[in-house]
Amino acid sequence: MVEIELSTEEKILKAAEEVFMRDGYAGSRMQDIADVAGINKALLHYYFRSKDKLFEKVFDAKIQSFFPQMGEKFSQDIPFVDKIYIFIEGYMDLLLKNPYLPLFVLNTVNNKDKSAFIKKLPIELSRHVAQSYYAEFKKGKVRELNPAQFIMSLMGMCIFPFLAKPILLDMFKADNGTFEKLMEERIQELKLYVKLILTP
Amino acid sequence: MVEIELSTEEKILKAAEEVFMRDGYAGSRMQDIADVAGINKALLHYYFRSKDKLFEKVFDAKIQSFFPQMGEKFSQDIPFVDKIYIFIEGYMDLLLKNPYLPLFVLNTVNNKDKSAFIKKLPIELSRHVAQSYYAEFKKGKVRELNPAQFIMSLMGMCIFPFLAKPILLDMFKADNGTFEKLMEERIQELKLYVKLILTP
DNA sequence: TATAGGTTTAACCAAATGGTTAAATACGGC
DNA sequence: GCCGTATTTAACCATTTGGTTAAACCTATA
Repeated sequence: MVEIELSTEEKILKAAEEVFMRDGYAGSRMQDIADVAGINKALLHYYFRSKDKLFEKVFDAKIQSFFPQMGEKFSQDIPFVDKIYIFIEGYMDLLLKNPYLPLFVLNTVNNKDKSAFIKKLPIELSRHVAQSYYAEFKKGKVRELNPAQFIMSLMGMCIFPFLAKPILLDMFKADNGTFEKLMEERIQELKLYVKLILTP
Repeated sequence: MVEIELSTEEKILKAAEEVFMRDGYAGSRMQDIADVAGINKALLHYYFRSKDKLFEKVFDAKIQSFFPQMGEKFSQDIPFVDKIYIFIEGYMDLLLKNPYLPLFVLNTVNNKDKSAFIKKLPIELSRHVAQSYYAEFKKGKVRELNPAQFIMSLMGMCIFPFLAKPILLDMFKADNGTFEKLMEERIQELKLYVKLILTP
């Protein structure tokens, strides 16, 4: 493992991500971020002007690193069920690498001062899914259902365990390793559920 | 509509609930709560000593008003699928009356200073579900699956739209009324999914 | 090596925030 | 009506917090 010295700007973004994810916007302190980054607090303002601006940069970076990877997978010409399988696998893998992202995004979107951030989310993804569904439904390959409801269910099933992680760790007296194993198993279980729901 | 004058203590709890739910613990201000309650800020400390104590009282009250209603329904002697139907109906109805509760609870449980609050949650409910499932599985009445995974899925499907409500309102250009109708429809859709998943 | 420009720091500041206090007010029992 | 107790208030306090500033410190380059 080679230690590469990050630039000050990168150190700040990395630290800010860690602190904002853990403590939320209101709960985060600029001094905390500076401490985690190992730099002087004034540098935060030198590079990013304000807490708000820094938060937005962190949010944008996280969104960019997360969602684009999902979109492209959906344009392939394969059966709808297989697209959903690929979605589940890809999404769960991304979540395993970013377990705190769901709460972070949902909090931002529910924050009265940050509702404009909703526009940064890739809502067109769900339209792709719906289109994809109808094309296949016309051919009688999938059961009749409301695709909007289906997408909500799919996302809820994927995301929920990550939101409730502290509860689950307590319930199962589990550690991070056990949790990850549970999520790996979950991929197969969700694929089964989806098959049962979609098969006409 | 008769206007009943609440006691100061009740006014505080009502206001605190509103503000904590909307702004989260760290984002809430004691002065805000006092303003919403229409009283002097010192009264918050007179009745509840500190922000932490007030928050805990609000949390306890919310939990008490929410979960006990779910538990009792599960002890009846009816088929497992029907128990789940009742759960979905009851849970979704409660969520419609408390749309911000899920984010509130999940944030509390993920808050580094409030992890002890996990113990206040009724984790035994999920054990009831699991027991109930196995009793029925032995009789060959339900498909083989992991009940823990199933419960996570069920809760995720119910809760997710409420967490993502601002996103959905934006996506569908909808208002609160439309959202409620969508959730009423959702009850039927989820019952269908559950039937498809559980039927052997 | 002098110097100009970007970078880093300690010290500082004003506003906000949770919490306290002492005085004022309301109120029930005599 | 008087008095003791509980309630309410305005003013206050110490600390925390986001943000600023002026000086120190590189570092490249002419």
